[in-house]
Amino acid sequence: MQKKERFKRFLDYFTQHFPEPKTELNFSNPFELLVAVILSAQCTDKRINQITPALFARFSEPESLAAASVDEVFTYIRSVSYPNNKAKHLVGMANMLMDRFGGEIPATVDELQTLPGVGRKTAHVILSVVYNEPTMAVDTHVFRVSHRLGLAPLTATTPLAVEKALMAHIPKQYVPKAHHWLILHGRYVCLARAPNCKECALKDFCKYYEKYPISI
DNA sequence: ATCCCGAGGG
DNA sequence: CCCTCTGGAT
Repeated sequence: MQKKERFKRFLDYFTQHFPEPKTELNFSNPFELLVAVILSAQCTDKRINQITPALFARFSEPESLAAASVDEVFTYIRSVSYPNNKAKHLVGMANMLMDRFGGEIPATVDELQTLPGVGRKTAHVILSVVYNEPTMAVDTHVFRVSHRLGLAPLTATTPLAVEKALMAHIPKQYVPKAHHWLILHGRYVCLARAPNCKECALKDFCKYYEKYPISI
């Protein structure tokens, strides 16, 4: 199947069945989303949602987080991955928001990436979710599912290469939704270790299913 | 043993 | 390019 047809099948299916996808991270403003996405590295969204209520109650704005000690922030996030690094990043991020951005969340990739703990993936999530900009954040789910469905070539061995492959074929107005669709598919159907191919509506053109047709 | 919406540093 | 950070679920 041609690559153009693969993208059409993917977009048609999810437009039909999941017309309004959104992140599963709980947040009520851009600052909270930024904190949640920084915390979500190598960690499930469910776990992040378990610890953010208390965290957001204590640090509801960049001001309070910037004034906090790394040790105190650590006590709120000790159960997520890399709590030491993330506590340090969160306090540093809040301080830079206050010092250089007037306490507001910047709206460009370059500015976002200057924040401690914010790389290309996190910056793109903020731009996509908060500002509805056509940026494709490539995380572990997007990376894996794109390869399995043949939306990105196997030669695309880095997140940036996968991002470019996706951006070349997804209409701009679909990019923010396509990001969530790839994540939802990876999280609930196209699992890393034991994909639920029986339930998958896209397996007829999936390269992974073609190679491992007896997988669960 | 492997995976989860990665980032920073060498 | 590599390595490290690191807890909880499966």
